[in-house]
Amino acid sequence: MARTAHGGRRITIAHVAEAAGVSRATVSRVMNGLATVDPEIGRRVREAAEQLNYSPSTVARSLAMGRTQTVAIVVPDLGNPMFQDTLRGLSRAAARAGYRVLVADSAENPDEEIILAREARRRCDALVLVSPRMDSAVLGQLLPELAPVVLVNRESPVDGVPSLAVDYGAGIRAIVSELQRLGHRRLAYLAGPDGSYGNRARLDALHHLLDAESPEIVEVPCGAMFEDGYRAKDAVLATGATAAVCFNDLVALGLLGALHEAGIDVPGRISVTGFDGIQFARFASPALTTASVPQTQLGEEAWARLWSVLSDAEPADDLTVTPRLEIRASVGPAHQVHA
Amino acid sequence: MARTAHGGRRITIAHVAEAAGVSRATVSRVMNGLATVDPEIGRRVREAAEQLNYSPSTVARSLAMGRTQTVAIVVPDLGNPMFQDTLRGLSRAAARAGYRVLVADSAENPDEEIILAREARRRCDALVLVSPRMDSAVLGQLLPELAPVVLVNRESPVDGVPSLAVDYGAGIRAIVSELQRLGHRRLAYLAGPDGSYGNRARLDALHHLLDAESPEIVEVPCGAMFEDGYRAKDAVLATGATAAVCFNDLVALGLLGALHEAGIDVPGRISVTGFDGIQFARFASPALTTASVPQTQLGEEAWARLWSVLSDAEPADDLTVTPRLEIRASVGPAHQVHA
DNA sequence: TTGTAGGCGTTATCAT
DNA sequence: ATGATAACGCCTACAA
Repeated sequence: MARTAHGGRRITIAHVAEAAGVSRATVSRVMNGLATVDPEIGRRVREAAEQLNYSPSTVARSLAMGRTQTVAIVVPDLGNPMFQDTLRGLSRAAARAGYRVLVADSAENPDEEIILAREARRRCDALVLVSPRMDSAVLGQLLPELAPVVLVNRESPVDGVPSLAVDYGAGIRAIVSELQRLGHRRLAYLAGPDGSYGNRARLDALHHLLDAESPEIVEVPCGAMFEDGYRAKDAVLATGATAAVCFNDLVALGLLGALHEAGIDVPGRISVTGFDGIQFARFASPALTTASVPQTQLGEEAWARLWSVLSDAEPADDLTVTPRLEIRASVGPAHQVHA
Repeated sequence: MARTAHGGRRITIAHVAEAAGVSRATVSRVMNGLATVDPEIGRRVREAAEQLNYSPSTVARSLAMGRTQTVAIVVPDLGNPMFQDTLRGLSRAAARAGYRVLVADSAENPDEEIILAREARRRCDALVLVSPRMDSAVLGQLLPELAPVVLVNRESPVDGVPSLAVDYGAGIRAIVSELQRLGHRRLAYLAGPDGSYGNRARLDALHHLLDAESPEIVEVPCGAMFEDGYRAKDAVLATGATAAVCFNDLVALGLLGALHEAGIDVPGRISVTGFDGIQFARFASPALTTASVPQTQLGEEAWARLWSVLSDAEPADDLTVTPRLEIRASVGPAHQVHA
């Protein structure tokens, strides 16, 4: 006989059955509101359950039913407002359907992400993967074994995997177009991390500005965090650009902070733009112009995709959201370059 | 025979056992690196497992072993940077021990929190509860049935429940003391939500400033979010205070934004302070003076508490962290009141 | 309508 | 060192 290391004895369906003088099957039916159960018996069972403070074991139930009512999400960094919004959207949408969310953060390590994704997926019924840095080929190999899975913030390199993409190019073009309208002829692009899908997409857009009137782009290596933007100040000023197009809002806020400390007027001396539309962008001083991505909505849509697979309903279409340009005080007319 | 609704047939330990020509027990031993297994057999088993791409069912394993290797965290709002930091600290610390984290957010609804906490706890081995608004009496009733549980950001109303508290009073006193030093005689306190433990603690501290030289405090009802601070601008100015002590950083950033838009100089005309020390405080313009709380560390400490219970090791002591005053550009000397 | 019993995939005890 | 086999706690097809 297996004596497992449970401390106190848990109250099981058997106890309730005995107390109510019925079989376990009947208790199960009552607890799940199934079939037609004699009202009197139902009452007795519920009473016994209440009395004993019984609650079914989700683990045993998961084993018997073959599903956990849980989905996982893997993100590079739980400290990033963007991923937080995705998580929140996912969590609330899933909760409405009685599902819970397991989180895993890879500490920005794409290799770790592979392991985490596999592991997280095995514990759950489905997976949301936010992995902007993972190599496309690797991702293509990995995805099939993770199904059901939905990819957020990038397109899937393989068929059959729902993805919620962001049209980073459109966002960048909207930003550049506005800056161009304001007379900017030379822009600094504060680049995101190497290997980032989103950074690649932004760069592609910047390199394909077909308009002959398009401003010149000077690329400044930077990163994806506050500190990266903060440290990039001198490099940005050295470019002689009249506007800084930042990889994301965090970088832009960092840059704004550094410029502010240096007493450099924004947008008088230099305009600054971000990307993502995090909550804080609006409350920066000056308020940050950005291309806003509805990450919370993406989290909700991710749930919708998973749900349609889990309930084998009509598969929802892939979605590519176009960022919305939010023009705020951090951009203004280009100042005269005194070169 | 029960025919459950599993789609494709999962590869189980039995398949591996058959393929390797051994018993399931042996496969189990090999997979868990247990006991002394004949090296040759071990090799054969691993090979078969590899071949079949076998991975053990965590659910079945949980049922057999009586633990899930998962802990839950319940927070009022996953969108709040403070709770995100706690989550991140918890998640990374737990991950190091091979545990995963299940999240639940109550959408700021304390009643919902009770249900969520119970439900989340049942799915996991332990629980972290961040519930600043729950009534103490209710909390006291609830906690015993949730054990093992650790409370974050407030003290436990009952014995035996580890808690990680924040000395909000000390933080407030440090802030007020600094403002007093700068010559402020009249402060506006932008109050947090009614019923919030942290707000109560701050108010208590404000009402017990014993120093005869202490500034006068004018309470302004506000809230806990950006928007609340943003909207409070006029009310704050109407108090005639030379400094605004905000419930938290979000409120302070909102207020800063409104003041900036209104062209009101900070700290020239009015000083502003926050609380919590969220990342963004540093990068606001002007950089926000705040009482910094190491939420990420609290998340890690929460894990440590849970772990010591789960591994019945020495129970760690309760912890009360003292916020660290971060003086930044948002405070300055009191201006002359022209009343 | 209710009960019986087998199975979900592991782990762990007890023989061998 | 390995193999049967009984739990773990629940669900469900089938019989009554």
